Amino acid sequence: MPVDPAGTARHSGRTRAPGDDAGRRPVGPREACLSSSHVDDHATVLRRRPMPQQTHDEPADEALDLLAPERGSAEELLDARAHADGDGSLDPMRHSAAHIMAEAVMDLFPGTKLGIGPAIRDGFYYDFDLPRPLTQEDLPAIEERMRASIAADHPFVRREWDPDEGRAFLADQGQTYKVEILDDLRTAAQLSGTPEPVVSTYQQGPFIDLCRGPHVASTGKVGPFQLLSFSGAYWRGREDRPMLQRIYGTAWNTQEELDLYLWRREEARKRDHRRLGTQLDLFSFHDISPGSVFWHPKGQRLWRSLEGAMRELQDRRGYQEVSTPILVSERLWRQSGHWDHYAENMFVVESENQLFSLKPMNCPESTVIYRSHLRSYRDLPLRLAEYGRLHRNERSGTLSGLTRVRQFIQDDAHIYVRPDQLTAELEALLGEIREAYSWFGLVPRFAFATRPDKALGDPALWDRAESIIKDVLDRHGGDYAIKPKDGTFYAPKIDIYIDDALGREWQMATIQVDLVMLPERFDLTYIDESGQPARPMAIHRAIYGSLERFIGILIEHFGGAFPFWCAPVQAVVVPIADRHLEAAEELASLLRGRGLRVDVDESSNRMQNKIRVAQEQKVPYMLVLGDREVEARTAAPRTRAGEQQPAEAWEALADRLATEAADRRPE
RNA sequence: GCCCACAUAGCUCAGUGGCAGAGCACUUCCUUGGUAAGGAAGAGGUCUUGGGUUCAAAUCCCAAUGUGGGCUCCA
Repeated sequence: MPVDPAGTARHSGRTRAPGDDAGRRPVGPREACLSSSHVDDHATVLRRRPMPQQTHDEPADEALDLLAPERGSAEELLDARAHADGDGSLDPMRHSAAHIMAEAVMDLFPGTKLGIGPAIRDGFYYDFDLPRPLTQEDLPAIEERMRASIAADHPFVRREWDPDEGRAFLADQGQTYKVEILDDLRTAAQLSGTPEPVVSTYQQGPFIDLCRGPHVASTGKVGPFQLLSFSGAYWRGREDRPMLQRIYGTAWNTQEELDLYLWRREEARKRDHRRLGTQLDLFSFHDISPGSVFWHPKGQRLWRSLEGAMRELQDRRGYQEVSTPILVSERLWRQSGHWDHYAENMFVVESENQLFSLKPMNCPESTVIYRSHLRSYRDLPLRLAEYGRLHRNERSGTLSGLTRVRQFIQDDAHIYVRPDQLTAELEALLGEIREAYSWFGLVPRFAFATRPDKALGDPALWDRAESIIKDVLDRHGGDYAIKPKDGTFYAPKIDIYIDDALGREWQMATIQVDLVMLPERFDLTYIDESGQPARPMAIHRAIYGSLERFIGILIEHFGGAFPFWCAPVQAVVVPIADRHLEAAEELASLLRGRGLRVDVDESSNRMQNKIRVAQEQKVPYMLVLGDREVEARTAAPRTRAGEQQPAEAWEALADRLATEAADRRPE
């Protein structure tokens, strides 16, 4: 059933171990299974930056920067990350910065009520209930007031309160949110039978805030900081609670670290897939279909190479590809449970008094094919792959580029297995994932999510499946994290994460071992060796996940400089003069005949300009043809890294490039 | 969905109430070249849409649509 095997599952966005459960979302029928889950997307924090003004005096720098073979700068970004705060040691300082920001805001906006103000990755935030909406001009004023507090070097003074006195104090200050926090803490303590919590405040200068601590010794210990942005944020993240205003800031030990961080943000902004998608002419978005991608010819080429590679892998691994309808009767969705639990995310269509929905997932229809025959134990494993076009009615405010769309295609598959085949199938799957990711130089990390409290099905079945998964992961080699109780209510699962070139963690695929949903709800059976009907297990898996999202991640990972094998344009033939055009076309056809994606620059521009354009488009090879080359039937390759290679005979070049493409190496 | 911001030429953006702008791209002409921008001319916009204020609106106000930053990293 209705699983989101990788699908549009959102990346966690935080560079933390997958096992870190701080960002864990509640597990339940809606969240884990049916919903595409509205997980926050913190990675975009990296690129929250207003567009700089582009003046006509300085396009050169920016342009040249973009043209660089960006994987070099990706390495630098990784280095930059190595210097960043990875262990949370900056947290007290950043949390102190949040307090200083709150002090400044209270000073500038009397009557402000405070929400919470934690340290976060790379910085801090604080939520405020303010008398008026913030404007862009407020941030510098707040910063200035913060600097004054830092210059004054007020000590942070901790005070512990009797709980009732503390509460009275906060109530007296009108800090209703703080009172709520305190009350909740006390209630929780009572319920769990633990002692009353210690109520502590920290004071710096005139400002007192309920806080557990710790803090740095004094305001002067706060390092270089900058306020970054502000936005709305529901109190406690709940839509039925007031909308507060959140200000984000960043703080570091040294000016160099702050500068490095700001530079990283800027680099991330340059790699933003939406920006590169336009620059490289890969895709566009239009308000006639919000949340759905218009793939341009080059984007579609990229798409087809990824899809082709996966099809080749799947063919080799014994998958069979199917294709099922997009428009499907409500009857199927009622049986699958979508109609009850997922309706708000489905696009419903009425025709001749019947209701249909655009499919949000492929799984229910996969079972229709499974059930089209009486299946024998000899038929299993049955691996049904489908590149189905899915629609999910995501809330308008959550749409974002390629990473959060309403229409997408997954490299989806449902594998029906006998219980005794589970081990071998999972092993094969882990291998497939490693192989596919190696095409991009990505190294998958696995996390094992186990049975949640509200699990369906026979606990013994769960135990067996979990022990099989654990065993497979143990033998597979390499570390994996365990996320206790983070499985879906019908399936334990393996989540796959990668780190991209900017050090951002993304959740990619999910392998779910469906014990009960598809098999039970659709009453799937096979006839076992003794002639009796038996229940198969269904593995839901996607390796890329949503192709849209995967391509978005690839664009940012490679900064648009895709590996040769999947680059939309693998080579541009650059004739030096018009008289070389004919030979250029001839060479291009030769290469195209070998399955390579090759363009000819037929413009009347000078060769330098043609090379510049090809560089801008991050084309792996430029093949220069002048008098010498035409005469000798050779071409002089230049790589996008700027390397000029010796002229090479056409046939030899075609052989070399075709081999290189077939190798699917990540560079 | 909610909060805030933004929406001007294909792209990136200037333009704060009085004739619609720039660079790149595009078209044409000149240039026929050796590894990151040769030169000139031209064309191109109902300033997202709908209302309103005003003698006058790209500009101010309201709304819609779209886009962007966010919306439990828990005192």
